[in-house]
Amino acid sequence: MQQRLVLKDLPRYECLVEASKQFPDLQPAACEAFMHLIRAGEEVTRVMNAHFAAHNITQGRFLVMMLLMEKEGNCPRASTPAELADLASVSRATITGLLDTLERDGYVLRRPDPADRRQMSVHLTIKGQEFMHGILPGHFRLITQLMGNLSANEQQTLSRLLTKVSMQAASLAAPAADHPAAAQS
Amino acid sequence: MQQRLVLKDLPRYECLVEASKQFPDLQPAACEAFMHLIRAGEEVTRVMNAHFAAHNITQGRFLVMMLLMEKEGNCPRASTPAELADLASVSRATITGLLDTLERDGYVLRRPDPADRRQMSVHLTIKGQEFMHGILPGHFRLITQLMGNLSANEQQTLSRLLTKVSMQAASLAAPAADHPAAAQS
DNA sequence: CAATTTTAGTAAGGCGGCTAACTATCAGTT
DNA sequence: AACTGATAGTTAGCCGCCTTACTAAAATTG
Repeated sequence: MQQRLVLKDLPRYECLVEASKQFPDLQPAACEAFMHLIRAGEEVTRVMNAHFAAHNITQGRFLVMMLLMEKEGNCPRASTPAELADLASVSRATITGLLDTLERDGYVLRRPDPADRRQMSVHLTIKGQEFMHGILPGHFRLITQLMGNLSANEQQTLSRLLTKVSMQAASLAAPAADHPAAAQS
Repeated sequence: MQQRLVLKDLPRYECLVEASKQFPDLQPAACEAFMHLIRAGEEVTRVMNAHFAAHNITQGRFLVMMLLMEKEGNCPRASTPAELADLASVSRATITGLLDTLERDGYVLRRPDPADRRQMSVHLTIKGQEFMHGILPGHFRLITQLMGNLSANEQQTLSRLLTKVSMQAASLAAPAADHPAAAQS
C-alpha cells in the first residue's frame, strides 16, 4: 500500500524558532500545526490502510465503492466514471484503472449508457454490496477508535479548525486571479 | 504527482447520523472529524505538491534532502539510507529509489562508509544545498499562508488535538499486544 | 575461531497515481 | 445538415511507493 514519507519525530518548537531567524516567513506555531496535520493525516491513513489491506482492498477502490453504494439521505453518490472522478478529486484515467480492477474482481459492473454512448453506468454487484456491508462495521469502529482520544467537544473543535484549513488550502489552490501572491511562487 | 482520492464534498452531519442507525459503532462527531482530517491533510498536501512541482521536485525527495541538510539545533538529521528510512517512516528500498534519482540529478552524493562497508554515507552536494536554500523561503511562506486562516491560539489548539490523534493512531498501529481489539479486525 | 544471526542496501516486479493523447459521442453554432 | 467544440472514457508510458528476495558485511553466539 502506498505510503508517503512522513517525519517520525517532528522537530521541536525550539528548532522552528531557530529556523525562523533564517526564514522570516516561517511562523513557528503555523509550521508546527502544519507538520502535525501532515503527520496525523498520514498516520491515520496508514491505520486505515492496514484495515483495507486486511480486506484485500485499497483506499482508492474503497472510496469508489463507497461512492457507488446506495445510501440513505443526500450523501455523495456517483454512477459514472466522470462523476466518480469529480467527487474523488482525481483524473478520469485514475478512475478507469480503479474500475478495471474492481470489475476484474467482480465488485462492479460497467454498462454503456444507451441515452449517451459516451458514458458508462457503473454499479456495485451483489458481491460488491456484500463486501461493503462486511467491511463497514469495522471501518467505522476503527474511525471511532482513532478519534477516541478526543472528547466530543474536541472532535467538533478539530472539525471546525480543519474546515478553516481546507478553505484556505482550496483558495490557495484556486487560479492565480484569486491569489496573486500564490502566483508569484 | 501522486494524489489520493479524497471526497470533494464531505457528507453532511445528517448523513452520518442516518448511517449511525445502521452502524452502531459509527459516532457522527468522530467520523466527521476523521473525514475533515483526511481531507484537510490531502488538500494541504496537494498545495505543497504544486509548489514542489514548480521546483521539479517531489515531496519525498524534498523530505530526504531536508533530513540531509545541516540545520541549527537538535533537528531531525540523517546521513545514511537506513537512518533516512527510519526517520521518514518508509522502507529502505524506497530510500534507495529516491537517492537514485537525487544522485542522478546531482543533488546528493553517496559514498561507502570505510568503517562499515554495509553502509553508505549520504550528503547534499553544493547543488543540493543551493536548491534547498532556493526553495525553503517559498516553502515556509506557503505553510504560513496555509495555516493563516487560524489564529495563533487556534494553531496551538490544532497542534494539541492532532498530537492526541497521532498518539492514538500510533497505539492502534502498534503490535496486537497493546490493543487486542485492534487485532480482532 | 567458526557458525549463525542481524543489518544495510539494492534489484525486480507489481500497483496506483499522473499526464498526454487518442477515439467516439454529444451539444452547439452557423 | 455540416462543422466545430466539448465531453467521456481509455490507452500508453512514467513515477514513486510497496514487498520480496538477494548479496555483502558486521555483530553475536557458542
